[in-house]
Amino acid sequence: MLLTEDFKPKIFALVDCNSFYVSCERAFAPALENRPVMVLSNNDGCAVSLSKEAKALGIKVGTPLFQVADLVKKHNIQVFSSNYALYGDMSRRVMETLAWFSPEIEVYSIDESFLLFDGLDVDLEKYGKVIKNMVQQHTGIPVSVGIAATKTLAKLANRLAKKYPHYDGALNLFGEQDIDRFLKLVKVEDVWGIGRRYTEKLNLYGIENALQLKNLADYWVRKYLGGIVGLRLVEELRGFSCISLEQSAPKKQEIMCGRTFSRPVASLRQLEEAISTYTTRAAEKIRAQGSNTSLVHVFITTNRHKKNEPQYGNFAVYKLPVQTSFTPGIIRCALKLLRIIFKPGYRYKKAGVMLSGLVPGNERQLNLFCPKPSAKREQLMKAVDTINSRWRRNMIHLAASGIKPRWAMKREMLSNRYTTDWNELLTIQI
DNA sequence: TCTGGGGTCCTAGGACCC
DNA sequence: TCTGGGGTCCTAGGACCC
Repeated sequence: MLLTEDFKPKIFALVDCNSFYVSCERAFAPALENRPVMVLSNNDGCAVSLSKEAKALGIKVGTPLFQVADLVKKHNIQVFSSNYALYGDMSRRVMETLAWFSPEIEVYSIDESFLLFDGLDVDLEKYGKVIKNMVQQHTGIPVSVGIAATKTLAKLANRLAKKYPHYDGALNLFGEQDIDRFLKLVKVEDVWGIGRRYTEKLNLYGIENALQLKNLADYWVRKYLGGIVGLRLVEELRGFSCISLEQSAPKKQEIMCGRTFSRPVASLRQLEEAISTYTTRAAEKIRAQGSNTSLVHVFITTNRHKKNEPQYGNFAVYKLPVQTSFTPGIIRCALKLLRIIFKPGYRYKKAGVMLSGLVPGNERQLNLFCPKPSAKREQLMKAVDTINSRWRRNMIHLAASGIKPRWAMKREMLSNRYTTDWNELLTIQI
């Protein structure tokens, strides 16, 4: 048995926003209620959030827009580009409300949080419904609540609460005597930690639902489901908590910034602009967590979906003599790498930068043969970050990133930034 | 025409050391 | 005749998450 710390049972809740991006759009456009709505990924590429009406039409998350163009027209599906400024701010508001209900909260992703209810003397199911109603009232975002003795079971309860309307958005499995009858209702592919590959493998052996998964022998799980990872997952289904609440996010060990272009890019000049832009973002991110980078990776690739076009992709890595977070220095290095891997004559579709070997700012290893990192540069970066966060991203940026790039993200169906921009507030006509 | 972006953890195997 | 054992570090690859 894999047990953490002690035997005292814990009570986890998972609060998850329903079709989060779609719900954010609906919160400011009530006419979208009860209608099929869809929010797209970057470059208006794939569906990433669907209302239940859109799902009912057979559209799945991840489907490219062009493949469902007919459906969109026929059913007048409301389509939006992703509006991260809006979703990010709405997420913050939801999490603020959730923090009222437990001092111990883990913001797990933009639209879900785990809460710990240990020592709470209340009717858990009712408490879940109060949470649901409060978030709805404060933010206009519908959520579902799942409560159980482990994170994996809370996830599962949440899924059932979403799926079956008679639970009214909250289901408590903590203290439930016959948990097996709930496990039976959930397919293996819907269990947290079981992806496409494991589903195929499990189905092959006739394992179809969470109950069968729970009852598998440990040696089998170890052998076929990634060793200790799978075992932890199954123990969680059995009610033994193996995954604890992480209240403070650990620092990232690597930071990536890469994008597909809105249109293919052939010129080195434009790739340089893109790489400079992505490097700037990545450097901002490492400074935000107080890190310096030791390795700079750059990659470029053509469009692999175009079978009839010549394909090329490559990457290069450079180890910096002294760890740094100084944007111009990292850009210089990234551009050198780009020029090494760039081959003319291809239509590139994606490029990116990764910074890894991140170390905390105060643990920098100095190099005898390099000049000491200057305090002036650090102050400069600090000033730039402050200005950009006070006004808007890229208020100040390097000319190397280009002024009005032709490869910039396509976002043709963008809604307003209702909550973060004075010029885009909701207006109502009476 | 048109197919997202950004992460984590674990394991196996090889190189190398004493 | 007989061919060690135990450890660390690094990398690549596979799986997963939202």
